[in-house]
Amino acid sequence: MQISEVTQKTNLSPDTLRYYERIGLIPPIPRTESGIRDYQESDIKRIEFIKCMRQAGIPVKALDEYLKLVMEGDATIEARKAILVKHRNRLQRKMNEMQETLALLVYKINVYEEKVLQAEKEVA
Amino acid sequence: MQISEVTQKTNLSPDTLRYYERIGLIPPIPRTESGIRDYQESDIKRIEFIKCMRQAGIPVKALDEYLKLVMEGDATIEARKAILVKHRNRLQRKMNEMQETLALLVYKINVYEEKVLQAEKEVA
DNA sequence: ATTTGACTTTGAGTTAACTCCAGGTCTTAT
DNA sequence: ATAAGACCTGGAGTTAACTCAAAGTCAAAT
Repeated sequence: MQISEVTQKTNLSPDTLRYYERIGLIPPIPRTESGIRDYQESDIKRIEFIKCMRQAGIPVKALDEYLKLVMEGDATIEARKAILVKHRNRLQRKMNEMQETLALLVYKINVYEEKVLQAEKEVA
Repeated sequence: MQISEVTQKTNLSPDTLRYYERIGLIPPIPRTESGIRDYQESDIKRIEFIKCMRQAGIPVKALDEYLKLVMEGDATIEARKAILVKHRNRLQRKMNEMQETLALLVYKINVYEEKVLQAEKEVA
């Protein structure tokens, strides 16, 4: 399948897809005779994984490390697991921080709500 | 209080503090005769607020907008509230995404866990 | 009296992760 | 047969948010 179909399926721009390939995050995609990329389902899966991790803020570099280990086979299982655990912990911490910020936002919005009600009362 | 004390209290670097002031996120801090910044408690509060929001990924630009409205007084309450609501929603959505990613990470880590156990079994 | 260390300014440099551009090729519809 | 539209490459440009460096001032300790 061509790059345009992949952009549809993944919502990543062609530029981003080519960028990921350039930096080695995606393996070199096979080409047709005329040099056009022909993506496989397995590539889509990998891209979906990358997209999911990227949305959560996991850096490209970490994904690159991880995916290179995946390609090296079973000997790297422990190392891979360690990477995932590290980022799971980070993500968990980040979410805790965000939860606090969210609570503060909710609180502040409430305060404004009350202020607006108060102002309306005074006008009435 | 001097900048070094503020860096201690907030864990932000002096460069970051000066940067925030330069771009107007923090009001111009009054100086001593010899030109040294003298922060007040109210500045600390504002900095803590900024830090909290930044940690959750809310862009500097949005904070700048918001804090400028705060300085304009009560007429801007609705607009301020709108900004907070917008970012509360974004934050909530982002956290939902991250929750999914977290679940995937946890799942994958489990798979690795089992693989390791399996390998140990085979060796034994 | 001079050295140390914290502070100042201005402007430039860095990093991550894209994103865009110019110039070229290939396939397909008119 | 040619023009449109999708694709290609290599390299440059962009954006956010810092971060650093150079050159200078000032107060306090030796």
